[in-house]
Amino acid sequence: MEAKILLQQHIAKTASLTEEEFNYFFSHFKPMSFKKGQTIIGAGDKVDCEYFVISGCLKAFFINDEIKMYILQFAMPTWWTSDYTALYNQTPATINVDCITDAEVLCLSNTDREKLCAGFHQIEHFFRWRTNKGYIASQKRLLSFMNNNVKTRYEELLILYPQLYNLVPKHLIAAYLGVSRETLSRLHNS
Amino acid sequence: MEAKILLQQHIAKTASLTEEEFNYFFSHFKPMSFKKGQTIIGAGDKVDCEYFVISGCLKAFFINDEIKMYILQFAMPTWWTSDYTALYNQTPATINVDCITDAEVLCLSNTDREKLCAGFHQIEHFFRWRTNKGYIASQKRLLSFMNNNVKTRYEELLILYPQLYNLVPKHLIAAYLGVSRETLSRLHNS
DNA sequence: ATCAGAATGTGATCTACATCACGTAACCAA
DNA sequence: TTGGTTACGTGATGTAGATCACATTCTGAT
Repeated sequence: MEAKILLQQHIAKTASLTEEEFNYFFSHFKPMSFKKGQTIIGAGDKVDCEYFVISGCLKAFFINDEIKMYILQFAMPTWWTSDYTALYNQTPATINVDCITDAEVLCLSNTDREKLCAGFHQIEHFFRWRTNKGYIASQKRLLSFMNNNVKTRYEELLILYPQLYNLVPKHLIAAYLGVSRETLSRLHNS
Repeated sequence: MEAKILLQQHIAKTASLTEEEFNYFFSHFKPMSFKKGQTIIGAGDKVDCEYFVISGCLKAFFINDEIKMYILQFAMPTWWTSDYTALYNQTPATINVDCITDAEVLCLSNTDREKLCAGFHQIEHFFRWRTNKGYIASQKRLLSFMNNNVKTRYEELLILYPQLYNLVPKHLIAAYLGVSRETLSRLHNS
């Protein structure tokens, strides 16, 4: 099974689990399929799970005043996503997650993650490492926001995710960069 | 000893260690004192440690083109700071850390942290939780950057750290907000 | 094949904030 | 006390990017 192997390879980079331990770990993940445009987490929802992407592309985004959208993350295969603030604090979602393309994900509940972390030191190690990577990436993006103009951030993005340019509409790239779609469009020519 | 109790209370919120375990944990921290203005990590340095603040106030910042400074974090008592990118990837520092006031810190090496995490599940749990908190805060700040104007970000900052207003010079607050000191000054009146 | 609604491009104008320039006040060290 | 550095305020002007407006192309559903 494709999904199982993808997850196994993903965690093997950081944690060593026996075949048996991994099977137990994997048994807590629920496979789910979504169509392009479907909502996985909507603002106001109770958030119980985080999602490991097997195929397709998701976006995690915030909507301001029902008007402006800011994308926090594009989630591609082997990426994790959720509204972590809502998930950890057990508060209603303020972040939305939906599907840019058809997508398959593995869903892991907060309760199960904590149970697995408590039961297996190596799993706790994996999740520490994963969150650490996310923290470092988030700091880097914050710095880029403060330090760079839109053009530079755009070029950084294309280097970081070359696939994205043809995969997602430009106005979503603009929403990730925190810029209007018009300004992004004008960057092409200049 | 003040520092020991502060650290003990700090980690007790998340992890349960026996007295003996905690003593062993604590034995890996090296107490250090710094004077106002002293540099703890300078750009280009090899970074071996992270720092737990006991007293005083540090800043972690990036300098662009030897001109502009952007503050990633003010570190107050019970906060942790370092250049985590450099620390985890064993690359030269790009972030500086120095002292806004006289400060006492506890220094923990990367090697010792990893040793302690590997040896004690509860310690690994603590560091996962801590990084998770940092990640959530960093995401929140990124969103605020994209979504809010300077005035709103300034008001958020004053709510988050009320002490800061009288503790640190205004141009450092401007550097945290990613705004010129002139603009920050003008916000007072409007 | 057709039509409606997205997605994209592009001009004209507006605005928040940066930058430059200068003055004054506060804080030190000799 | 004095002189030098740092902090802070404030006016004048410049500019990146937002917003508004409209045209064009693409796409997907019937």
